[in-house]
Amino acid sequence: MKRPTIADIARRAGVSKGAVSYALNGQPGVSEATRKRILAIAQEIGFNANSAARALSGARARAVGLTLCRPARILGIEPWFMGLISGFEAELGAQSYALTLQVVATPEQEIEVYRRWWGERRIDGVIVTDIREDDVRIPVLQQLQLPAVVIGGPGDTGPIAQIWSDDAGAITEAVRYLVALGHHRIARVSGVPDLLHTQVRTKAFNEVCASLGLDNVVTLPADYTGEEGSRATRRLLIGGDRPTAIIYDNDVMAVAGLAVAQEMGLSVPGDLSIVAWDDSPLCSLVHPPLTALSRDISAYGAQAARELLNAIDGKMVGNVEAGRVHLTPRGSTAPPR
Amino acid sequence: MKRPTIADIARRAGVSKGAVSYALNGQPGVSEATRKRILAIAQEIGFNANSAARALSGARARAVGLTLCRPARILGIEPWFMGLISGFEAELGAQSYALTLQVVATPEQEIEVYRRWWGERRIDGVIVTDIREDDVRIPVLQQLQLPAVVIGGPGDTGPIAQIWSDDAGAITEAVRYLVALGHHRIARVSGVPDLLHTQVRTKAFNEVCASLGLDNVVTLPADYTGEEGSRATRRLLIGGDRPTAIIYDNDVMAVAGLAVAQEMGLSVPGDLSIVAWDDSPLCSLVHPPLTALSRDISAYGAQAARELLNAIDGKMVGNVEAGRVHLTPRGSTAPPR
DNA sequence: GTAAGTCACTGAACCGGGTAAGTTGCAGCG
DNA sequence: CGCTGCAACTTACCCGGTTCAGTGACTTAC
Repeated sequence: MKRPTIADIARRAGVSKGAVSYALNGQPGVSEATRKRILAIAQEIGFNANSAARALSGARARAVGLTLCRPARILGIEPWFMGLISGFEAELGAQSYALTLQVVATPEQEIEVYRRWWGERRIDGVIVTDIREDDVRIPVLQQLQLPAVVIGGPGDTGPIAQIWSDDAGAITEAVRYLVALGHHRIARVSGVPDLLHTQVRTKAFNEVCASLGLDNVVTLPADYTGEEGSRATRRLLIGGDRPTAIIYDNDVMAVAGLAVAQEMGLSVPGDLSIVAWDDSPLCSLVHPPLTALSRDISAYGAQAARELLNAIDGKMVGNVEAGRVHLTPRGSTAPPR
Repeated sequence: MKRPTIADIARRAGVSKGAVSYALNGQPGVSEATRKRILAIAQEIGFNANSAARALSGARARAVGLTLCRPARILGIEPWFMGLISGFEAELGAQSYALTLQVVATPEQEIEVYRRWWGERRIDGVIVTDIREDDVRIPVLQQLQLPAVVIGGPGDTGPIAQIWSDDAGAITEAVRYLVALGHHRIARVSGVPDLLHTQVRTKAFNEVCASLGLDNVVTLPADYTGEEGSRATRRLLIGGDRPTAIIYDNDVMAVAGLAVAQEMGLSVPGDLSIVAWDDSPLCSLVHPPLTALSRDISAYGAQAARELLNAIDGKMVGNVEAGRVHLTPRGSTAPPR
């Protein structure tokens, strides 16, 4: 089935291709009457502009790219990315931008993908996640002059826009809450230590613990998977002066930690309080439901998409703080016995 | 930064655009020496063919589309889609096809997206999931002559390729296993009843239960969310002759069911055995870990992508059965007390 | 020795939109 | 009445690849 082109519309309307283009794009140069006639014909024959032709004549590809750099087994279960994606979509769909996805294994591969996408003019910009200190992707993006938005931080990304949430404030709130409940031995199972937001959280965690006079404060690094979450939890709980509360850097590890506690015959929240970072349906799914640091991930994604579209339009965007993270107390936290 | 084109390569190599095109695409028409020279130059200046120009001159868009038609809150937590996506990627990435994603709310909206994508020539084919009986999308795909692969079924999709797994065999195996353990009162919490694979499962479940002489067999419909999973589980467990085993149509509902049982003071697997459909890290995350019907979702996705690429190449593909589903027994199933 | 055939390449026409520059026709104005 | 100015178009070229119909040069065959 031959797909209609502006030439088809032009023939039926008895005008030139150029007039049709002006009419469809709301440009001046055609009368209101002609514009209406052309739009009606376009509607009738179900015209959609060939995106390749449009992209070719200097315009935009009307697509943005996102790479996912996590092993498949954790990608599936972590609600974070899907939440982010649905947030992007809400914004991109409204502007009829497409989202192009690629799963990669390493930051180097990710850079390759950016190079290829940009070279192929397949995308107009990218959304970058899992930002690290001195991230190797940043200089490449700058060199390519590829519009981008970084999620996470705040860190040094030069002229590239950043969206970040106040992780330091959030973890401070969580620790204060646990101390108010009467906890003194608080531990933390963190995400990948290289990631910038992990470092921000660790620093803030240590600071607030010090300021509240807590010692025996320990952060075990993990990698967001259930397996490492379990392992870290076991290490924390078999020690002599085991913590009475653990803060996890994601929900998956928190759920895994809960399972380990149950397996060891400890009661949650009686013997152990648990706080998860990033609230998701997962936290309300288990018994007891997990106290969590909540933020609207979808809104976060939508904001990132908005900033990226601005960057693509050449508008300078800077350092934007996303909506607040707040503590949602549920059944997994209580005063220690 | 000006991105290099074949004209740049042609100038540097002292040949015509056409020769460069032949060289880069492995077409005959240039000598080996010239080809090598051209490839070396392309490599050196980091050339990537403009995908828009390529798509415009009759060739492929080298992209396939996937729409996700689930509410955002369930999309995030269900490992199914991400597993599928990483499977697609493995295959598509190898052929340097891109994956374009769109979240939609209804099948009608999904059809609109297909129409637009196809009209814009943005994609060469689509992967269709969540297939229903007399699915409204099928005739549209046929009318558009948009290459497609349907995941799920088997059902009547006319000439459109299908990939399906033996759900009937799987649920039969699960029921036989539970009966062998000594269970007589087995219930099921199903997914959305409209979906074809739900119907296949329900039919097979009823048949095997009848053939084994079980009565009191009940299937409560739900929607894959934790909330409905909990609700259905509660309804099943507060009844007079409550089941000693429940099979859930996805992992999220199974985990929710586990939480409900724990909340009601029932021991799993002592008082209640639980079987989840679709094994995912989630199943091994909780305590006790859930017995599950496992299949390699990623491989399923890869196979679907392969079939779609075949369909795009004009090769007829038919009705393909994916790898087997097998029962993975874990701690959530045991003989009833 | 010349016709035929092959090889390696060139030139130009496409694909389908966007857009700058040129061309009407008509109203307004002095 | 003629000139300017503007709206409402048309024309023609651009984007960057692909592809097909040539075009020499050189080989082979009778």
